[in-house]
Amino acid sequence: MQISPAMEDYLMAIYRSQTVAERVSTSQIARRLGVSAASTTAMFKRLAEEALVEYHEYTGASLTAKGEGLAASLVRRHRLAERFLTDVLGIGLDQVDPMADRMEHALPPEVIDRFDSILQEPHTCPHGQPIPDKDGVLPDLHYSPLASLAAGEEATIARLEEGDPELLRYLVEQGLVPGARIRVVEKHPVDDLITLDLGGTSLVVGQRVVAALDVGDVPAPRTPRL
Amino acid sequence: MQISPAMEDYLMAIYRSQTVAERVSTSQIARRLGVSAASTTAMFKRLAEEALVEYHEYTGASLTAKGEGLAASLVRRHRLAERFLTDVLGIGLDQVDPMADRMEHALPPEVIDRFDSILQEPHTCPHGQPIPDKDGVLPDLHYSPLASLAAGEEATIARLEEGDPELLRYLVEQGLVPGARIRVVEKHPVDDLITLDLGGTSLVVGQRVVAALDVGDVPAPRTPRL
DNA sequence: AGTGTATGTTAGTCTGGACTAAAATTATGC
DNA sequence: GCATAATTTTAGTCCAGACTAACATACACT
Ligand SMILES: [Mn+2]
Ligand SMILES: [Mn+2]
Ligand SMILES: [Mn+2]
Ligand SMILES: [Mn+2]
Repeated sequence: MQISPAMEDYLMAIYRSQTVAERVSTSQIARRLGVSAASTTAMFKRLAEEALVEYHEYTGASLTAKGEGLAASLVRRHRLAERFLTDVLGIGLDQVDPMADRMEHALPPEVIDRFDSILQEPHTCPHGQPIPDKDGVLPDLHYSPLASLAAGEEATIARLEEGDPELLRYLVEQGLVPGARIRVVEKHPVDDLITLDLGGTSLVVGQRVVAALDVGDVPAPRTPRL
Repeated sequence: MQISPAMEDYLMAIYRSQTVAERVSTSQIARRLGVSAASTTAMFKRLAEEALVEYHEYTGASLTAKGEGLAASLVRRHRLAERFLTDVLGIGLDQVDPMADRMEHALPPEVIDRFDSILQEPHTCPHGQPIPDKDGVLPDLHYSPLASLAAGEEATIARLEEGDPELLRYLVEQGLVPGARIRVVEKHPVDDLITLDLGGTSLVVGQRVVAALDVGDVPAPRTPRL
């Protein structure tokens, strides 16, 4: 059988929810895709039929080698598309995810390859998520949560959560994007607030924002090569 | 209701088959899309439901103003995508049509606008077909059939038929692409063969190829602006 | 260990978009 | 002008992918 766009979305969702070989539940995927649990059960069966996942009733599904390879290539497509949208077309970080979500199903391999080379084989999407290589191998990025920094420490924002559009818009607005240099001015004992210095301006952020950010070494931005 | 990819394909097919306000038949569209006549009848009804076409049983359908506007914007998407694939990504003329056929349904307006400006508002797709502007207005190109040239005349290839992949591959292979300069060396009285001179090399082409080519003033190629 | 709750599955339904075969209509040729 | 051919529509099916409501299972707490 052919892999449909819907199947692709489920595979990617499983891939992204699955921490090393763990089984993934119906409701997790249903939540992530905004779909009913019943629909997810049905899709788990179809995917199992195609030997893309191993599915056990009531206990969840996990990707087979075949499924994982495919999922990695899909995630690669998605993240390279995002990079292309930001770096070549200049579209905002807060807009590219839903766009890539549709485009990922329609971009032929040749186009993905060209994106990769034009962008000079990037290792992360614009949100800082790793891009699997052609063999599905993820680069290992050594990021740590913003919360782990002590007062006075300086760091570079490396990754941000991309689930919540409103949060994402806020982060972009404030300049809290990968590559931004920050310093922890003060960690408030109450409410887990943190005062940051961001290129001279000071900014107080709360738990929700703190949890959304990772810091670490971010690869130097490369200008697209055409 | 929402416009689905399938509806988009039908609208574009009608747009492209429809010569000024003519009604278009079920079988024409079915043939063009590789679909059964029955499916086309069903889709004509759905499109009529949405006021995108005016449909009269047994006599065919024609686009309404609404449908025509939408179709023009879809054709615009398709052709700009093709231009992008060839001019920016360097993909062959003989490969881009089926790629654009899938991508056209997934490219958001922002991306199309960026393509348009990067490509410097091109007036034709790489095959020489006109690109409607944002208001759906087609540029008027003054092309004529290759067959209309007399022996000795020189011209520039401006448009080629894109229906048949094999033919297209052959044309590209021979260098018979928009922009190519040709001279009619001889028109053979038998079998409608034509001997062409193409940058020094001579080439005999038959009726099928001749019919596939138009000549005329082709806009100077623009290098993508980034 | 038993029981209530959360989670997962089944059953039944819907919609879009395709198909084939049969029926209806229009076009063509004599 | 009428019989036959070609085209179009209808009727009946199928499949993917979604949904809700009802039922089944697993887990967590006493
Ligand atoms: Mn998607
Ligand atoms: Mn991303
Ligand atoms: Mn298409
Ligand atoms: Mn074209």
